[in-house]
Amino acid sequence: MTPLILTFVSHFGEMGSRWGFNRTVGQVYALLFVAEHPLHADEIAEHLSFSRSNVSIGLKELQGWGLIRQSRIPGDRREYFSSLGDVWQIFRVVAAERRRREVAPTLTVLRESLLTPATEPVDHYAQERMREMYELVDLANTWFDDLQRLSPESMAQLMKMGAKVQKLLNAKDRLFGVSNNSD
Amino acid sequence: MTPLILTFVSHFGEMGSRWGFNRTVGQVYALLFVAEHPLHADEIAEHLSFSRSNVSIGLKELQGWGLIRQSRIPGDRREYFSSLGDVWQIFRVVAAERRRREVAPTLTVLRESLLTPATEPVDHYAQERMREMYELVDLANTWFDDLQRLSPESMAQLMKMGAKVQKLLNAKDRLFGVSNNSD
DNA sequence: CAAAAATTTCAGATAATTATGAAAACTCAA
DNA sequence: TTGAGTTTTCATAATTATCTGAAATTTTTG
Repeated sequence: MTPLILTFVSHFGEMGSRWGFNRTVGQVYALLFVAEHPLHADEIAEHLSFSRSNVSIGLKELQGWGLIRQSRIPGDRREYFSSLGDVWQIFRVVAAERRRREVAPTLTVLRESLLTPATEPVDHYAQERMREMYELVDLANTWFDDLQRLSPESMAQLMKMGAKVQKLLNAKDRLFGVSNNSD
Repeated sequence: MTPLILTFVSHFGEMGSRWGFNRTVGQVYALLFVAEHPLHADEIAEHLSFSRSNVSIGLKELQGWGLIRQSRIPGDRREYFSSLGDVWQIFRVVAAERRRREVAPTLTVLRESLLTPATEPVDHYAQERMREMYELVDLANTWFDDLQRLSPESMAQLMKMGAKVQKLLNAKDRLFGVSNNSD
């Protein structure tokens, strides 16, 4: 590995834990991301100085995320792995997976808590707070789910517009009448 | 603690690691979030069966996130703690802090890697990939930074519109001419 | 300023996570 | 069916993160 790639791979290892996976997974993914051709597990283990079994578990986890593809080379028994090619697709996959792992369980707990009859007086206030949280998290979650259906081009257009979307919202209100609902 | 609150608090403890902080911090925050009145550290430690020192460190971390407020009660020496009141503000703080901790360091590494002269042939492909990643992450990061400046009302309006923002973008193109730039 | 009350620090204990290597289990060609 | 090549599993070792209690520090009040 060149110093440039080593820096990149090491950083992904360190950041891994913040991004929901461990050092091995982060480094394996980083290596595949910048690799021009698919790699097999032994190559990965050697480049990163990880045990073969550790790499195997890491690859399995990355498959769980849907971030890597397997491929074969004729006449070679080994399995080859590569990153998804399109960064927009990677972005989509990561966002969807993190919502599934980080947000969805919380929404479930909140929903159930709100359906539980409040017996104690303190529960009434607590449920009120939980309802506020539920409504906001649910709204944001649904929004992201909607957005990920946009094409990369539309997403990029929207993002580049930034806070100027505000003007567009105002223009919309003038043109079509004020309406917050989702129809 | 009532069963309802216990469920909520426990869940935040479990999810904590996914959200960038540990069990103690998650539970302390959850408890403060649903508490009608500010609590002092000993109350928190007792409710959660944590050591006093553990609670102290947890509270310090929450202050680092900017998620809690301190207050005093006249005639009482102890420090009281409470959650921010507005869920939109909490959302903003968490989003900003996570961008600072998770995204900013990666952007820095990518920026530096892209400025490094590529010596080896493999570096050229790697830098190309890093550039794709940099551009997307930077765009998304700047976008979030812009959005958080919108009022909660505008944010809610935008979110409720969901993917229908697409139509608005199309309408904008027709009305004002096609333009992707941010001016 | 001194003492009481409250908070913070930190070394060591505990717990949880992650990595390894040996063995088991596949896979495929002959 | 055999056996060489490859991958996966899993018990346990190594590492890392977390929690505690005692002591040190800070704050407040008389």
